[in-house]
Amino acid sequence: MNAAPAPTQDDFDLGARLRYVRQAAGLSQRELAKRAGMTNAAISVIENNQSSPSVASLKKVLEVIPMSLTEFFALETPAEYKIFFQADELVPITQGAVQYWQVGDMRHHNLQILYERYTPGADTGRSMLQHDSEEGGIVLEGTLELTVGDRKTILKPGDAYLFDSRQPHRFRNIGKNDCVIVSACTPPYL
Amino acid sequence: MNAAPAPTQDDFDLGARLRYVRQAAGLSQRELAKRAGMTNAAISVIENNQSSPSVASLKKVLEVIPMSLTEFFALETPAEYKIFFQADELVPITQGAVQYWQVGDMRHHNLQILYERYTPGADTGRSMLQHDSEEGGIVLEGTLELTVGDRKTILKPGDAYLFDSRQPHRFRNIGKNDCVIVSACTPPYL
DNA sequence: GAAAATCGTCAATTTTATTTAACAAGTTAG
DNA sequence: CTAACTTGTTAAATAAAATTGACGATTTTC
Repeated sequence: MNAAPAPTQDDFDLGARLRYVRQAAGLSQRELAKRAGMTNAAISVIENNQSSPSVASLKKVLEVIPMSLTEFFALETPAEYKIFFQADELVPITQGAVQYWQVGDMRHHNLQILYERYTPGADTGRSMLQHDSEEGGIVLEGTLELTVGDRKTILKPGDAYLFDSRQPHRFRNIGKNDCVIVSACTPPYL
Repeated sequence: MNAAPAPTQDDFDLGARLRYVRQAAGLSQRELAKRAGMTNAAISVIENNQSSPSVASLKKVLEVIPMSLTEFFALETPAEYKIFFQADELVPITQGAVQYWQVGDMRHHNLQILYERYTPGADTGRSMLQHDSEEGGIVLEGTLELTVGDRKTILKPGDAYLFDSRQPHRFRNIGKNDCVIVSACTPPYL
């Protein structure tokens, strides 16, 4: 759960990705090549990562799909979606005195799972949070003061919460030790 | 103002874009090449579009910046922002019986300028529009019935409107000819 | 100011991507 | 079941990208 390397996110498999979009378009290597003004062999070796296409070639190919380079590189094929995450793969999000680690990235999910660590005194702030979501969580360690709307309570390990995030809310660690929470939010916030 | 080609948006100048990110990183062609394990000459010809780098090469280069392929292709350099638009460069947006043409793309602007054409009877619909914007416009041709909240009026060429889009609203061409409007909206809607 | 760097570009060579052409495996037609 | 067609892959030939090494122009250093 340490500083994860900035998710470079570009360790993708270009060949697999091209094969994916080609098949999604319902084209054979030959058909795609023909329409792109190339040859099937080129498509084959590219898809098997036996050669790296020039951007110009890739562009020609994608114009047939059709898909822009921008889309292509922004794409994630289903096979590339991560399902399992090691502790050091959680994405750290620092916000004031509170440290969050997010499971996965929110571009493809509507459910945000966070591991949250509040140092003693850490506070989401006097100006209460408010966003268009629904959120809940369970306290694992420490003592949390949670304010939602005009209600306030103290939560200890094992305690939990669930509320409509449109209500103004505030999290505060009032204990002497770190406070740890696992929470969920949909749609994602932050 | 006819069917503009689907904004492929990938007619960018790869060379210029690379030069831009390189200079933004404060690197010379040689320095960049050295760190990327390539040669300055390659960088030079790429930046001048005298060759199209393989994706593998481009990736090596971008890793030095550092920038992901995804970011690179999603990027728009300041020099690429369009300021002037010819009629056929407006982006057509068809929505029901109403045809809109948008000036520029909204990814980099908070102001949306639309040329709107309502065929006789065209109507944004009984279920009123509502969004978090502020909008206004001027009628150029035809007869427009505009409903905003509980107020309704008829606008003729030269007439105009301006209101908070959070109020439910509805546009309707009640004339015998096309109704043409130029409007603005911020932040963008559609 | 001149010497020494550093800059970006270009021509010739090497390396790599792409084409051409052939192959084996799998499908469809008859 | 064969014949005619796909499919994707591979080896050799060709086209293009990347390296090497050199050039003139600009900036830095003294």
